Amino acid sequence: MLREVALRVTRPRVAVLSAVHDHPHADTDAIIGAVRERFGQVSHQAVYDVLHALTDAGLVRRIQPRGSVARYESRVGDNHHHVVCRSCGAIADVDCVVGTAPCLTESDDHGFTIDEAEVIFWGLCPDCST
Amino acid sequence: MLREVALRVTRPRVAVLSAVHDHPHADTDAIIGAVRERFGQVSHQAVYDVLHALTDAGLVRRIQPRGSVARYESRVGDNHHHVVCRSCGAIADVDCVVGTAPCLTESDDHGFTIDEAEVIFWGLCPDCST
DNA sequence: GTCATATTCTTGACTTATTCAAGATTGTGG
DNA sequence: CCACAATCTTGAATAAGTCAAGAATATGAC
Repeated sequence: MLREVALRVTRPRVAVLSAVHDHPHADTDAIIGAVRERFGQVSHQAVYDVLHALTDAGLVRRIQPRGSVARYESRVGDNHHHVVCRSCGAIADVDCVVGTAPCLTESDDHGFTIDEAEVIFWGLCPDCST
Repeated sequence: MLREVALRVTRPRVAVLSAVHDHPHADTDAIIGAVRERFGQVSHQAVYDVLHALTDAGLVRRIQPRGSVARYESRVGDNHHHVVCRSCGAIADVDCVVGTAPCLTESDDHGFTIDEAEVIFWGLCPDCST
């Protein structure tokens, strides 16, 4: 996957990429932890750099609901959306609205050239709603 | 407006509320600046506290596109959405999808109780797209 | 109008997430 | 196998926001 996007294959990159695959919606700190557990010492700066590189390359996607730090997921290219729990912050994927015109077309674009519609649903997860 | 939501009327609160009204989508720093310009010295902590209180009371709405710091607007209650410029960060309101079912109903809610759908459109503003 | 009190504000230190920068290391094409 | 650009390490710095203690003040009761 790294070679496909012309990125050099290094231990930190393999480590971060697999950590993101194994822990969807994990934040940077959790990723650093997972990386070190399985691949030994890697600097936090390297993780930040790698996450940026992977995001720019389109191998991972960065999400950041308000009130949360940056989180990453490896499911890319399908423009799926997210449900976030107001109480505990849990995040789940939502397949909705893909290709459904109403959500991707706004009424007045103010002259903006729009290329993405990001949807975040807010509510309570099953555990917190009891 | 403050009394309606049972908040005491203080100089910092009036100052922040009017600053948010006058500068839609401004970040905390800009609000602090606007507040001090028109109402004299107010501590940054007071501005943070007031913004929290106003947000909790529903008098202002907090938005935070990824990569941006917290921003506030006084247009509340209509669940409108936003277009954000990838290049310069400019934000504009979008009236779309209000009450339009497709956007507020996801395909599989994973058991979540959903009460809000937040939509952010990404693209380039008129100035940056040239 | 005055007073008591809970709320709110000020001050200043602190935390956390993230970035910057310089030099050492390393993956890759030739 | 080599050279070099890309990447990583180390360590310091920044920015946004929070915590905490004491001072000030808006409000309801008298």
